[in-house]
Amino acid sequence: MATIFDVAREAGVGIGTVSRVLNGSPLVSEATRQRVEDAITRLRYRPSSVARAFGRRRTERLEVLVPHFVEPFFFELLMGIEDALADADSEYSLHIRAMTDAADRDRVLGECCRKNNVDGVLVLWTPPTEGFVKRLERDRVPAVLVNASHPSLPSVAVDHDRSAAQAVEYCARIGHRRIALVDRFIDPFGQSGAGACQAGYRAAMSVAGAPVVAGYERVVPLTAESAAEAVTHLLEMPEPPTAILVGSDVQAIGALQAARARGRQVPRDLSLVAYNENSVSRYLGLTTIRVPLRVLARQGLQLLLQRVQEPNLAASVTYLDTELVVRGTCAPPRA
Amino acid sequence: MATIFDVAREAGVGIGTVSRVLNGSPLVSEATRQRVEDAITRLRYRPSSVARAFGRRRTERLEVLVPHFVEPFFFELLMGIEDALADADSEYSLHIRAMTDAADRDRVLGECCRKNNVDGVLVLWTPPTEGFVKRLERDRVPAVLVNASHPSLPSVAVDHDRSAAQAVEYCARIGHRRIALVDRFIDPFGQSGAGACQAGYRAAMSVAGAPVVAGYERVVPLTAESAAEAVTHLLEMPEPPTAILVGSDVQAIGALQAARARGRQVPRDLSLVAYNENSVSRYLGLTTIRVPLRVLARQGLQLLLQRVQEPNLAASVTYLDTELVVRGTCAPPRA
DNA sequence: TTGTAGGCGTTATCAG
DNA sequence: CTGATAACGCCTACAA
Repeated sequence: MATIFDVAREAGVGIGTVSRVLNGSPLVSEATRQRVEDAITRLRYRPSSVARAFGRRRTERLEVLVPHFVEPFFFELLMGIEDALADADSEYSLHIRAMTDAADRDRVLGECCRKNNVDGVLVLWTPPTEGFVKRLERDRVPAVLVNASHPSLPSVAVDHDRSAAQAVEYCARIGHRRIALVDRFIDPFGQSGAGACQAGYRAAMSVAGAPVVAGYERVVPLTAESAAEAVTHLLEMPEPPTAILVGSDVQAIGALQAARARGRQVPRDLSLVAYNENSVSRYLGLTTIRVPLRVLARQGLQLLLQRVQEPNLAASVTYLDTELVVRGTCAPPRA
Repeated sequence: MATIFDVAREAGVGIGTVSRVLNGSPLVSEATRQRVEDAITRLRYRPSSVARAFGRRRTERLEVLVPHFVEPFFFELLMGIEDALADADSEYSLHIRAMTDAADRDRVLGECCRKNNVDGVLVLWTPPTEGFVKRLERDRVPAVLVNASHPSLPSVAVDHDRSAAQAVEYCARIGHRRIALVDRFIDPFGQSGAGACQAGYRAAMSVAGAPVVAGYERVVPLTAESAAEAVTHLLEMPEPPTAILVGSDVQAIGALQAARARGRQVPRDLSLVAYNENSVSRYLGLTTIRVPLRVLARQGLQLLLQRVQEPNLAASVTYLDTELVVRGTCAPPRA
């Protein structure tokens, strides 16, 4: 394998010049640059990324933290990440860590950057713990959140409240007034706390002049089972909802199963709006709030790369728009 | 950050000794090892993985090549990969590249290892092209195939023929004789060639004494649409099959849609056996051939790590067993 | 605008 | 068993 020395010799210059050419420095005359580049092609030289990382005192590695429930749409996220890496044609490679539950989350956040040295961390769909944030700050490891937020960390996210509002507005427009919410906790591992879409749901209900009946808001753990149970409860109410907004795709499946189990036909007897796009929702023909997964991940990674280069940027928050995809699970309520 | 020199000074030894301790060499006396390890904890020393890679003349990076259709089960594969990395507690990080179609496959295979230096390549669900194999051999880059095969490359795979046989046997056992096959080409990007399960299907049909009716074998492109079309054709035959084995999960969805569109109820009018396990098949309650995705990926990566260390191992082929998961899409044929 | 020299933190190779 | 020392291939001053 040719090294930078070979190229320098071949081009009749010093290695410093070759290095400058390699890194696109303006401090090289056009003629010299040309000669160096010729030498590079002639020798089929390619710089060693490891030696580069070593010299730059970087690792050229990023860590990606994902909760397990992203499984149905993780591929899209990954494509977004690869998009961003390709854009920047960087040599970064990835350490991907999944978190199965709250205990595992704590373990993974605790180990993050410890064993493996990384230049930055991308946290997907998971509110970071305080200890984790502190440690990142102490160790000067830049991090970016995707679809999560923290006061001192930059993030790219969809506005869950606005998305919920989109769904409620749509249901109201086609005639529903008894609209319920089956939501997940903001923290995907959480067993309590506010729902991810709750505020938006309330606001939109109030705008639509629809009453938020007691018991219509059900914030439950992020599993199909919990959602199924919640829907069952809703359907057993004296005044059951005619439409339900479900805050995650995993829960949407549970909701469908529960409706089916109670003999309700969707959308004839019950309208459903689901969340995210994946093979299930597409196959099932769910009316859905589409989250721009690929773009979300891409922008998150771009932001991270930026901060790897300039660690002192202020924490920014970017919101991306969701889109309501109308398919077959909503219909006007029956008189 | 403490370096190996600091540790050596602290422990009163040479850096060579520290390095030996770090790498678990037996050539260190117990007493010395202890002193070094104490120094390490005292100094909170952690070796720089980049410097390690540099010194070892490795990149500690692997490239993972995936066809786009693995999307529904990619997360499982990734978990298997991470399992293997954790087992070996290696510092390897990943470059993941998706291939959307045949042209993209050629591009990706062509670029593989070129831009990014990697220690090895894991190829998932994609038969490699000859040129690709040649280049890997020339550049001495070890590669392992997962669910694909090539005479000169090691691989870990499920035996599609045996899996198909499992499905056929099951259908025959519950009384079917008119059993058809909707299969994908061995090459997921292919538009022709043999089907992945075709041989097994034929063999099992012959064992079961069931006739392979002309037109019962339909090897079609790996899309829901193609599969739907194939099923429609099958259902329009004068003697339509009573059971269909579908060679991939993507195609299974198309098959279900086609059956639904032709007014056939599954499993009352038509039995279906699908392939792979994912959220769709679980939700839909498909009777399915379960492929041990996580184990497959894990063993593939283990094999790759082995070959990174000892590049001269002979190419081996390992087969893993599939399992027939009986759920709700098969029933005895109606008299 | 260019060349030179020093440094980065390991591993590996030798003597001892 | 152990310690010294030479790579490893690049980046980055600094000097010219």
